[in-house]
Amino acid sequence: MNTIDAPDFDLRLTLDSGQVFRFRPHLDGFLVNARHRFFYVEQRTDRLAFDGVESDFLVRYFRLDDDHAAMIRALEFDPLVSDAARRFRGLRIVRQDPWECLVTFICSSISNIPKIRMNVESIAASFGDPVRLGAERSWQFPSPGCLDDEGKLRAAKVGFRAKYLLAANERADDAWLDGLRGLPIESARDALMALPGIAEKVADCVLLFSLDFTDAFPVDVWIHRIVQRSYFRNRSVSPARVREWAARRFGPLAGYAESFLYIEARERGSQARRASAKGATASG
DNA sequence: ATCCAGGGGGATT
DNA sequence: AATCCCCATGGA
Repeated sequence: MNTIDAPDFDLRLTLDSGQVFRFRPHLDGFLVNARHRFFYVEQRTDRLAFDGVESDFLVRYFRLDDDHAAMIRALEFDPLVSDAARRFRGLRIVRQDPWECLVTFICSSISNIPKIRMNVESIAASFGDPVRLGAERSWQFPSPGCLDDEGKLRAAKVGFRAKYLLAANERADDAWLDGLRGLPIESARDALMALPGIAEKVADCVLLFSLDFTDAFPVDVWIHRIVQRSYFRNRSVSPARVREWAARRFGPLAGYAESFLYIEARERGSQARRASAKGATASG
């Protein structure tokens, strides 16, 4: 098995942060699907051991060429983000395949992580070619143009999103998506939002997780909550205003700020749930 | 402005 | 075991 340097990188944290959905624990690491690739990767302190993939791909995919330490230093002006960045050091933004990311986040609207995982696995299984790594078997993610069967999409339990996936399949391809990289973020976002089933939040996820717009700041319910509470004295602010606020405050690091705030908010949420469950059985 | 499309999972009753 | 609530798009 080959290895590469991966300083300031936490594999489990990154895979588990709601950016990617096609991976599963295996041996001491993970089996990961990324478009047509199917590979094994395992963290050994400051290195990654891997099989079934090129090291160049891993560097690009996990953005190991980003200067993580410099990014964390640049966020020090914000105590909340900076504290989360210290506690969750090594959480990276991934650089996914844009088409797979687009399909995944169309599935994500008004849904949740376990269901999104089930949707994309099911789509890969019914539209994708088989792929194997040693004895392990999986399916490649289908290419643009292949998601042309509404019945099979419905069978993947995507529900009302089936028609959005059909439209994306008609109107998006690899070249068009790659072409968005060179645009100003507003233009790229507008281009994605011209597709049905894609509003601001989903567009920002595609921009951040696949098209190198590290200034994108997807506002989901967790981000919305923690930003309102921590920066707007708990006053209600629209998602659009939260997005604009983040762009001004964090600039090109907004995406990284969001990743740290997101897992901070998730952790607080699960703590709050545990506390209230405990409080219900105790005296209060 | 409100409701619903479709659906799994967790919490609550 | 049945029933709410969550999720954050678009159309009626």
